[in-house]
Amino acid sequence: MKEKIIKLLEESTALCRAEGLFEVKSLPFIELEVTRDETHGDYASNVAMVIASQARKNPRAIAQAIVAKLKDDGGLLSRVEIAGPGFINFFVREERWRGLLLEIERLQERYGTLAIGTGRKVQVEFVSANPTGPLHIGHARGAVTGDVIANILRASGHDVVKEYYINDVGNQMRTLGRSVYLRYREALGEAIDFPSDHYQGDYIAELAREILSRDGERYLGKPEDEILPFFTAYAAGSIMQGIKDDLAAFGVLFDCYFSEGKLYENDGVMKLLGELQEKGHVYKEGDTLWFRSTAFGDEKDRVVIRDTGTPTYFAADIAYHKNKFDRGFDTVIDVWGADHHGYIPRLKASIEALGGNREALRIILVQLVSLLRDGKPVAMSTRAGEYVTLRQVIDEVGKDAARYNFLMRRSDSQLDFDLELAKRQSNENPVYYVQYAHARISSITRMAAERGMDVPSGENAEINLLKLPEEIQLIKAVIRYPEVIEGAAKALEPHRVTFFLNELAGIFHSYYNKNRVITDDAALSRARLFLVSTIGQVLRNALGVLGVSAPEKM
RNA sequence: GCCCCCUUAGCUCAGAAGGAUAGAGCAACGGAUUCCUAAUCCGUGUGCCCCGUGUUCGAAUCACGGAGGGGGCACCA
Repeated sequence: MKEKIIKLLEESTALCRAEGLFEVKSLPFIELEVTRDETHGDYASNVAMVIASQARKNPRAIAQAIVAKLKDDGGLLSRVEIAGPGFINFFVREERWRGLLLEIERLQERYGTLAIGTGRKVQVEFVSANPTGPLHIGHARGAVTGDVIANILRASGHDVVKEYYINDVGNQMRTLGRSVYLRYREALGEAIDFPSDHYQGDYIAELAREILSRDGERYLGKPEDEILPFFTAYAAGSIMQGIKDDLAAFGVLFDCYFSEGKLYENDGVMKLLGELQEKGHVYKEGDTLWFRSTAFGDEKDRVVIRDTGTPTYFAADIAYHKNKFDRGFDTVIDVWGADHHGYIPRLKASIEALGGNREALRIILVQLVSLLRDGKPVAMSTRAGEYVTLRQVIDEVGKDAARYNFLMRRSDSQLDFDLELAKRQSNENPVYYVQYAHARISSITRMAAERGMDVPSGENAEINLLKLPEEIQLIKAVIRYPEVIEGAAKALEPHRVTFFLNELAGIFHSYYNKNRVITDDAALSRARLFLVSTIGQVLRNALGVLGVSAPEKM
């Protein structure tokens, strides 16, 4: 709908310009916005005012000219008005709105899938928590944000891969293995002075007991160097499996798990640094190798190989992102906790240094979640073993409510998550408001079926009977869904879908309370049944994008 | 000290790429159920859009300066 009007405007302004009604260097990008006030029509455009300021003419006169040249052959509009300082307000014919319901019927679960991303490969990398402990609530927000961004991009036609980067190399992994090993010895009766910089959580001791009951005492008395790799691998594998299970329970499924270790195979990281060296972007200082990231806008150069000869995490990350682009992704999206923002310049610098386009990497920063219990802050630390796990949140608050909760806010705004509140308010959570709308529609459909009335096809429903103001309002709201997906995809903002759902559900609830769908009037009942079934379809589609269920009953 | 994010109603937050009179939910108060699910609906009101200057036909939105809150400034990952 929006596009059609924009097209009309484009043709008309071009025509006016060709006839010399005004002079501009170039025609402006046509903006058309959904009006806030219905007396301003359905859509409004400010083109005339934009042209006017360039051409130094009266905006209303220009608007007048543009309107006169509009060629609405398709009979889309009932009225076009010029208002205020020079807005052009468009009133769409009611039957054109109704007609769009047939699109929903035609496309069903594909309604709201677009082609704007066709042919574009996108990777979304998120969560990527170290396999050193179970996921906690802090990871949950990033998980949902990344998951839904990927879903939205997929809906808009992009070829999307969801990826999890496993940091299975380095000190933390060694510490993990050693933590389990010490607990193992402890379980065998040895008095251990457990180091405070090791992982304290109960799951460590559990893993130790698991190994003990499986393999017995055979690791006792052997040199640490020899058996630590086993403990590390066992712990990481087991924890990673737990993470995957938790994510699955949270509705997050990855297409690809990428191991950091893989980057080191065949000297991959070293070869990459060699490539940077050839291009003159690294230099040596003593035994340390530096990447000249300041040449690409970073505030200081960064170490890539320590004086001990081992590469830094950053070196591996350069290789990782190189690898991503080598896999053919047009756009790479990383979802990070906001505390990593200082890392962006150096990573983008590395992409540019390797001849890539820094804009092809988009970083979504998710502000950290401060966890509260009854209004009081709860400290969280994986190492200290103090945290609320994602699993607990799923069990206590529920997957749907938890996901929806995170999706109601822009990801760059800080968020307090109060456990007690989340539990206590679970019945007032907005997610139920939306789900309830869907359940109600299902209930109507069931009731109709009991009375021998199936949801009619659009052809068999006399949709021109849908002429109440609230019906038109409902139709206008529901058919905006594809535009919402488009906007959310371009801005990478999942919360737009959530707000759309709240609004649509609200309009539906209001309609439901005021009007009956199933009445004695068979024709009207069919029309309304058709209407609400399209609402149900769109609710399902949008909830699906959010990874929230659409129940038939509540 | 430098850098990033945030600041809109009592609270939690939107504000759709500069537009017309600033919006929801929660909380408060009053009402609606013989009828498709009351996890619903209807009504009642509140704003120095953090402050200042600027840009322009027009600013919550853009620029600059400042204030408050959060985060970051590793040869950790």
